[in-house]
Amino acid sequence: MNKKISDKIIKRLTLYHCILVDYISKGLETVSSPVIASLLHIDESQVRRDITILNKSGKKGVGYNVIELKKSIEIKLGFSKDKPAFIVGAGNLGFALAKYSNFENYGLKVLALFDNDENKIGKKVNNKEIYNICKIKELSTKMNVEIAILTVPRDFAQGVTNELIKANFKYIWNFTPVILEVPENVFVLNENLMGNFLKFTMNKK
Amino acid sequence: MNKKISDKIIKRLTLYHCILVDYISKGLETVSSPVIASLLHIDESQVRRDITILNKSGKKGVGYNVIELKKSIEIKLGFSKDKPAFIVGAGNLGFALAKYSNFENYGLKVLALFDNDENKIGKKVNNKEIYNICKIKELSTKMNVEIAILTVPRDFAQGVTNELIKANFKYIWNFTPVILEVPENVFVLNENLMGNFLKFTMNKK
DNA sequence: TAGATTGTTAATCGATTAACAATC
DNA sequence: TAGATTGTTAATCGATTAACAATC
Repeated sequence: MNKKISDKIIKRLTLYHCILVDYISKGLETVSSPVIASLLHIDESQVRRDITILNKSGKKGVGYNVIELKKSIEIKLGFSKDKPAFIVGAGNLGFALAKYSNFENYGLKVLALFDNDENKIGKKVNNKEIYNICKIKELSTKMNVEIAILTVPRDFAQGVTNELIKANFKYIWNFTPVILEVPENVFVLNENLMGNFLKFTMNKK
Repeated sequence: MNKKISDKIIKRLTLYHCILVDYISKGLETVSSPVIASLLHIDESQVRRDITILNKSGKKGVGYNVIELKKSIEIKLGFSKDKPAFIVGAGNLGFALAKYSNFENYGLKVLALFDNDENKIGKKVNNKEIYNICKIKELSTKMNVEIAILTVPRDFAQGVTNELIKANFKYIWNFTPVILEVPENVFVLNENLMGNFLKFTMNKK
């Protein structure tokens, strides 16, 4: 089987992918590791090393074909694998993410939203219906969804998470500033926007 | 001067901080490294090691005082240092971030939004006015803002970035899926939500 | 005291970088 | 051919983990 790819490599590969999308839209045919490295302010041998895990080769003296390299990244990272998900919490952030069409390029498909606010239930955002949160187990089972994008207010975070666990969700992408308690077979990704931000303003000067 | 703190440590410290906020609200007085470690599914000696950089000590056999530890993290990471910022792009994500009150707990203060849509200009979101993008240099100078939160559509990303550079912004928190070209003295943080997400669903199973 | 937990050192592990032969 | 860039190895660097004496 495939070796695990480290988180850092995955993150960098998605950034290379952004560059490739841009180069393709500009009609360019190749790109070299020094160019990618300088755009991202990283080391050029790191770029080459990352690319080796794609089992795809470039041309010495020339660089990489942008279309092939883009496709290799998409295959390796499973962009074409459907990842159906529900957004839980139809507030501002939930709405914003529901409308964020870029997710679909990566295979993440938001099928519906959930909330407990009667005024929102039944309405649609970007063609996705907002359901009563109490329906979530029924619908996740029927629609075979095991990814939840959690955007509820902090005080509801753990309570709603408990419902998600009962509904057999396996992945919780946690946009709340709460550390969730979950059983071993459920994975939580703490998005922790401010943590990302602080590491940015703290170290640079 | 203070040694640089690695990005990973900063990120973990913010997660410890979330736990501490929770413990304090529950009226608990101490927390130990094994407890923090198990909540975050990390190694307990890593927690202790991270905490040493705060120059703050726990009690052997007991743990850490939650209030003191929380304060130490806030001091170390500069939560009380004001970080005035503008949101550039008053779309869904821009609106959501403008309403995300949690930022203020970390010292990030969104002072205004900017857009080029005449229908939005002059309106307010969460008490923050939306200005015409052409005013950004004037206002960033007057209000002494050097952080931009970039939430424009992809096709505008580089063009708007060029304006931000002219307006002397130093930090660009980039929520677009575009790799921005900037001079050396401008720092870009690629938020790259999907990159974060993929490293989550790829490796776990 | 006995049990628990810290603080810290040493060992391990993994990621980054430097360097360069191969070759387009 | 000359210049550029890849692919890869070895060296370096930094982060994580294991272990345990000190001590509350």
